[in-house]
Amino acid sequence: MPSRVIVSRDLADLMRLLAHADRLRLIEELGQGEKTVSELAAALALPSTRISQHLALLRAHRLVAERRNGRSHFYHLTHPQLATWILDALPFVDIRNRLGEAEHIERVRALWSAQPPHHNVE
Amino acid sequence: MPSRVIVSRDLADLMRLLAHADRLRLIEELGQGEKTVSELAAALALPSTRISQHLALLRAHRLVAERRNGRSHFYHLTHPQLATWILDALPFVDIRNRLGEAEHIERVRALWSAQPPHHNVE
DNA sequence: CCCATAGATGCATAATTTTGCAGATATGCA
DNA sequence: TGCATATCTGCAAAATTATGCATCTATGGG
Repeated sequence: MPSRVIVSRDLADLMRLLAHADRLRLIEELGQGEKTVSELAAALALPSTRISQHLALLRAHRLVAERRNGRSHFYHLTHPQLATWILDALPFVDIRNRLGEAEHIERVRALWSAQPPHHNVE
Repeated sequence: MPSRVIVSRDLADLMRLLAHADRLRLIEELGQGEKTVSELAAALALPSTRISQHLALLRAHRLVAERRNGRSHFYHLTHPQLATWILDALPFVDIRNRLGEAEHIERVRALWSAQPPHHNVE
């Protein structure tokens, strides 16, 4: 089984992991630093069970790692560059029915990188 | 519906499109230039119907575009950088049960970028 | 006009994922 | 010890995707 095929499988696995809006938001959230499950649940406005399930997936593929302290589980990206690499894909998203492309990308990038004051900025 | 959510959806759509080994190989193949459906089918050793189906998907999301000449349909990436952006993800793939990480990544990158002599290199 | 070649499409079936919910665990505190 | 908090896991139902196959379209040649 040729190596290119193998590699493409690995990459596809990674992409599949990222092919979910919640998980992407999770990763971008973690791009700003360590966070607990409940902080993430609050930030994304999702049930913490769901967050937990997503994190389990990401953890299984070593995209995030856990650090426990008391009853809180702090999560962080194992490769912090992952968050920025993802944003680098913005030029490739299909922007039909969207405003000015370049400006749009800038706006979005700013949106993500901005430390959300509390998380009412969404 | 907050914009971050929207963007993460767009990005997730993109990732979902890339979350398939065949499509990734297709994109890397096209990263080397325009190719027809049958060339791609031969290179990936897959039925051309399947190639066609994948291309239809990629086309629908404007990742590739078509140019027809006679009965051949030539495909190319609308954003050639896409191919290299994908390879930039190699450091993030889960390499448990693999050899030396850094060297491995280099080897793989070389493998992809090498113009396959005929396509028996696979 | 007829045939062969190159691709595209439609569909039903099979394979994967996602989601919600109902328990498990584990930790800190009274 | 008993209880509440924080999180994890297992599972079945619902939603998405992928695949194979049959069919259809377009182009070029004779």
